[in-house]
Amino acid sequence: MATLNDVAKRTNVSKMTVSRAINHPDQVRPELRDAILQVMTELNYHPNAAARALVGRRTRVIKLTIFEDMDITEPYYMMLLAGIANELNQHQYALQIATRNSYEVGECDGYILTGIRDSDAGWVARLDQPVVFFGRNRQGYDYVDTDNFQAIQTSTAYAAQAGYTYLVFVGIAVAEPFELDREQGFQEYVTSHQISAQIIRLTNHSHSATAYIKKHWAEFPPNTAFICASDRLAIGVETAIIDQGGQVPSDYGVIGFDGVFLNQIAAKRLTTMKQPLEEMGRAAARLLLTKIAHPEMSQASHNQEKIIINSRLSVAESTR
Amino acid sequence: MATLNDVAKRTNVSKMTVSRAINHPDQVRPELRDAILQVMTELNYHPNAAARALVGRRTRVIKLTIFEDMDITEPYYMMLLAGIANELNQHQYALQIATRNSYEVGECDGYILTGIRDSDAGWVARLDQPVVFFGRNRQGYDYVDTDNFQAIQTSTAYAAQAGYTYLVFVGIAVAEPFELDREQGFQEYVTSHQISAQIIRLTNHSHSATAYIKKHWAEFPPNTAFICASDRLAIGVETAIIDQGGQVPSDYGVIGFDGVFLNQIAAKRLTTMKQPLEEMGRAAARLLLTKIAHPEMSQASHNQEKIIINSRLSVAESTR
DNA sequence: CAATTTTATGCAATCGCTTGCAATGGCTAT
DNA sequence: ATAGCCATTGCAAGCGATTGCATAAAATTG
Repeated sequence: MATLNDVAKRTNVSKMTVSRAINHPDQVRPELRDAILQVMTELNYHPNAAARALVGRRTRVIKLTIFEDMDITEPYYMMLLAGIANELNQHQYALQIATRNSYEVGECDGYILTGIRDSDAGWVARLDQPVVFFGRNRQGYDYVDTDNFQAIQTSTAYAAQAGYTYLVFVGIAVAEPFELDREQGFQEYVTSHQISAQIIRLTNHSHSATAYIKKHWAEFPPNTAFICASDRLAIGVETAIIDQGGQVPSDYGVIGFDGVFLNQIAAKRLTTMKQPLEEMGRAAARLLLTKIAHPEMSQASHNQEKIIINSRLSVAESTR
Repeated sequence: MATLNDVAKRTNVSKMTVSRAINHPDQVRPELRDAILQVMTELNYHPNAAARALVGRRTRVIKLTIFEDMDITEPYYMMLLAGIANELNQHQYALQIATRNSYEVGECDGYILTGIRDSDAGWVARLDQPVVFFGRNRQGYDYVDTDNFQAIQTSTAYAAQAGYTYLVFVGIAVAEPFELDREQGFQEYVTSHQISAQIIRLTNHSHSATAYIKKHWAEFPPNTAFICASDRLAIGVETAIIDQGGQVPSDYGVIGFDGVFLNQIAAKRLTTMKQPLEEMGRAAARLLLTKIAHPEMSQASHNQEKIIINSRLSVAESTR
């Protein structure tokens, strides 16, 4: 592996000049700089990341920490990951994946955190680098999220206007901000519009939705719409309806949330609130890189940065 | 941040002794070593990865390279990733995600490659570190894979024994080893058992399967079983059958491949060839770490290491 | 044209850690 | 008792890059 010195000797300059040719190109005479760059490619020179990290105290590595008790195999995370990776790569940063028990392995310049529970607050507070959350948090950290409250209101309104007269919110049984916002958005809408409705809370698996809906089938008369907190739940609901002989979308409507590719493989392609996950991932990465580049900014003002990217209702075959 | 020196001063030894207490514990007097470890936790000391990497020429980072033209949001990759991450973390290695255009960002001790096409051979050959493939390859690199040939023969045999008399292989239109093995496994089975059959090749999307099956519905009499090369395709096939009024599983059988959670959300839970992706990911990680630890091994013998982990047929509601 | 600023380049120190060799002391072996 | 051998520990060098300061050359100025 070629080093700075190798390039320097071959060019008859000190390694300093070579270093500058890379990091401060304007401080080096143009023709000399070109000659140096030439030699660098000839020698297939690549700066040693470890040496740079050592002297510069920056690793050019960002860690995405997905906490273990979340299901890492959700397509949701994969899309997020794709967005983050793309944005970081553009800025010559590498992406590292970590879980709670591996967070100590290797150093980094900043963290993107997702799936964090309130009980992890202490752990987060101990992190020594800038942090951006994916999803709202109660501890005042910067975050990127979608407007869950507004999103559910939009889909609820859509269901109501489509003429469904009984609305069911199928939520996820966790007391996290994203879920509370969604429940509240639903609740306020049906209350203020005097619509008959109910709220169900389940674990986030399609089969639990299928089982529940089948068991309580009598409660759901024709003209019911199910507003679900995830595409997984929505698909489970749809399966139950079809199994019970219900007609989708004429008698029963189903709306999902997330907009991962799951919505495409439902028996009736799913109407869903589509989170722009790729874009949200990019936004999170950009915000974090900004914080790293301007540490004074986050210190001084100390006000929470919130980036809200709106979801969009994608209408398909599961609603009329 | 505490350094080796800080710990050394506090313990009244040279930093060398501290270093040894970490890396060669047996070379340090036990009581002294305990005292040092004590101080290390007191000071919340963590060895600086950059410094170690610089002097030791090992980064403790493994790169997982998923090539871009593959759909990174496949749950398939996410499960693989989970397996790799878990295994690496146990060995104090960090996992970095890279794509073709970001492979130069940051250094690493080894690569796990997946989704590589033959045309990328040149790129792979230029890598300066040990490589393990996920999936068979024609270039002689070590790899971890499932036995695709055998797997398809198993599911084909299962379909035949279940009494389906017309068998359709729904494959993916790429000339990659995994696909060719599956087609061949199918072909040989139906030929040697004199079963009427056909092979279809599609892009790996459920909707393309749905469209194709619907369009050619007349070709598929009752008692047909579809052996698919992915769960995505299988779900698309199932949707088409139901749309056409076909009965699953009594008249039509559907078998998937992969065993990602998709199989759970099909209208009829999918019978599928379940790849133990988590375990395969772990195996790939272990193999790579072994190669890193024993460079002489891979050099000297120079024979290709193949780890084959068998898939298992998981029978559910889409076959009788 | 001498004085001063600007532009280009080099020197030396340093980041935190590990490797090779030397030094110390206690203990065994003749 | 003297040589020899472990077991422990320290010293110095160096991994490959960057930062601050110094220096030389070139350009600007009154």
